[in-house]
Amino acid sequence: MTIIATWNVNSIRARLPVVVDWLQSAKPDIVLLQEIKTVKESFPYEEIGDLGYNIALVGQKSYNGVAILAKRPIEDVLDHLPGNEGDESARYIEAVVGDVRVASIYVPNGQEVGAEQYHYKLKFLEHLREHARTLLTYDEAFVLGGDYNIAPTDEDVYDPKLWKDRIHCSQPERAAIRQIEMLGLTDLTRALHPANEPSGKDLYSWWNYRTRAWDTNSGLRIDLLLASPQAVDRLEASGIDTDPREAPKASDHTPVWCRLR
DNA sequence: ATGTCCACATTTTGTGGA
Repeated sequence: MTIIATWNVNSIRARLPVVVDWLQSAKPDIVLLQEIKTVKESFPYEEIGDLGYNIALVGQKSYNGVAILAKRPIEDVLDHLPGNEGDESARYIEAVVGDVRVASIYVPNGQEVGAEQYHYKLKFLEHLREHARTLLTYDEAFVLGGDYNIAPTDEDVYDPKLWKDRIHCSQPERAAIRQIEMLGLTDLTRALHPANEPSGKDLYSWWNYRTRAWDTNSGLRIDLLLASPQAVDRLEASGIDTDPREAPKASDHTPVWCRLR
């Protein structure tokens, strides 16, 4: 049994107490972190290592940064997204842990539709799709987890009319996610919690600090676990744990998890 | 346009990013 979670922590150092609490209570086997916002030298190796986790990370000063925490050994680490070599921002780490391959991905935010960063976001997603196509040829269980910065459908948005065609919800962004899914990857949250079932209603992973969106559950579901067929065959449970979003000094994102047999 | 939270530098406030 393997619990895999993805979580944009918005600075690992600012979030350390919340992260430590959650690791102790949820006891995930593999955690995919985004926006650790630090370099290796300042990562809290001791505090997290003491909880029994191995750590692999790609760091960056101030911005971005992704990590993999795992109770089992972390092997065959890849520190960048193939095809995206010219990009120095720390947005991708992939590795093999036991019998599953995982990636922790921080897709560019995009700022606003049409911006330079928006086109960079769509280009990143093209590279991700091509890499997913390659990974599928391995015929193995893998989970690509991360902050995709895209709400795949209107069902993933608290107010679709307000967000129509805006960043996170624009048609080209949604098409990019669909094109990755159409290769044969499954959104593990929706797989067990369809939007038309009670457990699939108001299922969000991010709430804007600026609008105090948490207070009214005005969220978006932009953190995803996209899995290969071999991983889907092992899927036992999935969900979004909102407890850490309730904590003092919370991240604006909360952990999204799955359990594979 | 606004709101809040983070890192960092030139700090005891400003700037950029989300």
